[in-house]
Amino acid sequence: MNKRKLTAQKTKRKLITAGLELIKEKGFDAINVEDITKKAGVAKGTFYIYFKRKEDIVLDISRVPFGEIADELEKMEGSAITEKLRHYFHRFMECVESCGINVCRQWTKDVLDPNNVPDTKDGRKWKYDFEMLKGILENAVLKGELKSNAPVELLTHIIISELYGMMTCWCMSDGEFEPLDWTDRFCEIQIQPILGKFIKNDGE
Amino acid sequence: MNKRKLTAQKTKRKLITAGLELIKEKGFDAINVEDITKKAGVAKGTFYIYFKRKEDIVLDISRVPFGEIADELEKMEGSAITEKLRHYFHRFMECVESCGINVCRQWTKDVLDPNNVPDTKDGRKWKYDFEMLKGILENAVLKGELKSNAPVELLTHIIISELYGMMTCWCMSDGEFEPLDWTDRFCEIQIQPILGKFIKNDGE
DNA sequence: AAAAGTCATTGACTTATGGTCATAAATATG
DNA sequence: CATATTTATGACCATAAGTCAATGACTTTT
Repeated sequence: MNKRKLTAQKTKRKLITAGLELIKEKGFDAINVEDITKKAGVAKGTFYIYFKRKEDIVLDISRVPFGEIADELEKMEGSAITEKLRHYFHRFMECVESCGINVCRQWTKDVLDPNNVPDTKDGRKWKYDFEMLKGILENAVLKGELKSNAPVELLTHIIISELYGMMTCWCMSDGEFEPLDWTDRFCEIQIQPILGKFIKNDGE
Repeated sequence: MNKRKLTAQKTKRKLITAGLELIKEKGFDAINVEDITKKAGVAKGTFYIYFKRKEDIVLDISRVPFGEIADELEKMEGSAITEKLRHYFHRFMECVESCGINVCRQWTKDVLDPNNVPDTKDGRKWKYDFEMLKGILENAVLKGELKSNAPVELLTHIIISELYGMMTCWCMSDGEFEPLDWTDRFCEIQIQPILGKFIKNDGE
């Protein structure tokens, strides 16, 4: 890799780091693009080389922690479906916590914004989460863990709704509860009952 | 009531109506305050007599449909807890649908916005929904419908998360599914299993 | 019924900031 | 070393949110 690309990469990273810190501390709306560039030690215009809109930086900020989850799940190939889901919930909320409430708030807003770039793997948006989870459930059906009449689409919807809802509620409650505590109790009450009647017990 | 207050009320209603139509059609970010006032036939400054910020009109827009749910639930005093929840889910999503995707998007954004007025009954925000639902569950415990060891707070969280998550997902999916179809199936799969082990069967 | 007072309304103005772009600096290429 | 390419700059522009002194319609007081 040549020097140019390297400095470019470095600049982008500086912006993301500065942005993360500022948003975490003050909230997305309370800072402007120049605040970010100043903190990163570059000129305002530089921001727009790396991000099309002010909002776009949030996706990149969140990509770092959230991006790892999918990889981890792939490595759990052998585990039971309930274990996978537990892991997914747990890690998702761990990322939520590490990003902090202000980043999550803005991230949710971005995800809802129709002007955003179309759903992509990179965007870490609705569709991608949905497809990944659906894949996990479908796989469980194929492997015979779940009954073949399990309504995979519906279950995916329910679980994703729960996940996003948990994050939204955490943001709304202004961080009133510990995300991770709740997650474990959520899983306990939710996963088993919801999947319950679709889990194969014996050689049925 | 004197003529002055009457025209004032009328003006506000004109703004809300104009705002609803415009946001429904074009989305909140795509219109500006002057678009609303022009459509309502008043001057721009008038908007700020009735709303402190551009965003504030969305709360008033959504207050109309959503406000009715609480009243309806009070009238269901005698019904079973599962019936009440089913009604709540159903009506909530009915309101979501009638408000339209653009209003819901912005409403969710507003609810997440830390600059918003503190949670109030009028605000129709997190806390209010939470307390209402919690009340319903607590009542069910008192009446002996639910076991006394039912984790009311946690169950409330789960259900609210699900509700808000469902709306968020609908917005994210760009209205891909019929909210009401899904709601019924959600209820079917969710309410019974989640509450299941806390519902008293007999004279236990 | 005239004067004084109240309050909704107005729209020109201020201000803030997201985003653009011509220019310059740094680096690569031959 | 000359030319080409990429990255960085910051003055500038456009837009729109939000303010406010002035207005006049309506109400109350004397």
